[in-house]
Amino acid sequence: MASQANARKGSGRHASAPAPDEGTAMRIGDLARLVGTTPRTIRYYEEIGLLPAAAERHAGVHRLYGASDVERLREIMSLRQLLGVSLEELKELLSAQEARAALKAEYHREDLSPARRREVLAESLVHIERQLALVERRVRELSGLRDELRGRAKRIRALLAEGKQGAAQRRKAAAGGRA
Amino acid sequence: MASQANARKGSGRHASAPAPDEGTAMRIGDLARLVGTTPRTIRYYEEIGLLPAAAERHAGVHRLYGASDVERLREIMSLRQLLGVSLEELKELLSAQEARAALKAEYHREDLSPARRREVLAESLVHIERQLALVERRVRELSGLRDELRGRAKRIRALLAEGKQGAAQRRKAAAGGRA
DNA sequence: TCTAAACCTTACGTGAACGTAAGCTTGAGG
DNA sequence: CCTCAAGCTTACGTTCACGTAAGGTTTAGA
Repeated sequence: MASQANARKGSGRHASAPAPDEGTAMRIGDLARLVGTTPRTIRYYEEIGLLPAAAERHAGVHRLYGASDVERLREIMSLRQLLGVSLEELKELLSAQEARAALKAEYHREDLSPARRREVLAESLVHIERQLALVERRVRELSGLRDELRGRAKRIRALLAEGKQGAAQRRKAAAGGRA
Repeated sequence: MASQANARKGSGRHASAPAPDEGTAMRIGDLARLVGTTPRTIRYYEEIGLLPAAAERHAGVHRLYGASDVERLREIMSLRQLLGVSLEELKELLSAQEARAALKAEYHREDLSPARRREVLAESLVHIERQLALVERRVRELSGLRDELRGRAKRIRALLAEGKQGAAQRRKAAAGGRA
């Protein structure tokens, strides 16, 4: 019922196209398999606004995705895993990127004042740098942890090497080493 | 950080001492404030076996913690945040460390065969290296992300700089730059 | 045209990681 | 010794991030 005025199946263009014009159109199951998740998760992300909800999709019609959606979803899952943030925080972080995508389109139009163009770029830069700061902090912290662990490993290896060639009493000299 | 053989407290020794001999004994609320969490969380961690449950504590008696507990809890929260693992996974990861702590005690006894000593050390090394591998992978992934973001920022800054000194048409020449 | 797999919506269920409330007990300080 | 803030146990509540099931619809393909 209600098949609407959508009879234009001639070539491409069904409801809910993946993007203005992106080659490969896949369904939710394919996308899920591709990025290693489930349809439910993808729908959930859409539901909470983490993934954009193809505007022109009538109730019941299958969702369609393109290459950019794959990329986006991959990025989401990667960021989530790496930064360990909640989906809500991630959404905020990426709203930046969404805006950037929109602005990117705007940016590439020929009729755009240089001033506006600069505005768009500047805003993008702010967003990226915010993400960057987050990531860099994280890298620093993790590097610290890594170095600590390396130190411990090194100390143990030293003890092992020392023990190997006799000198069991030598240990007292090198006291303080935490096992 | 080992406080070594401290002067025995005059009349210390209530149930649930923080450790065989650790100076500062604090209650759960203090510990919570110190590491930035809540008593409930600490009890929960104990409940699921992530924090050791002072063996000799009779029902109803207040929990007491020492410096090593602070350290332990800090490490837990840090690892959890940095590695983004579940408490269950973390528990496994740390069971290693727990064992190490136990073995450390054993290790420092004078009467211990060099062979056994080497065993203890080797096992410790395995555990540490497992953690290390995890952390290093994480660092690599995050570094990749960081570099990607840096690249994007750089490109945008280049566009901004270019736009700044006139030449609005120059853009066409440097086409392909993703906003 | 017909079929069956994949998808749709809606809604309730679940595990992890705590939050919160109630009623009672402990223990540090006056 | 008394008090009362802080703790204790028990138990139900909550948020997040999906899982799962039911019942109907869409759509690729024979």
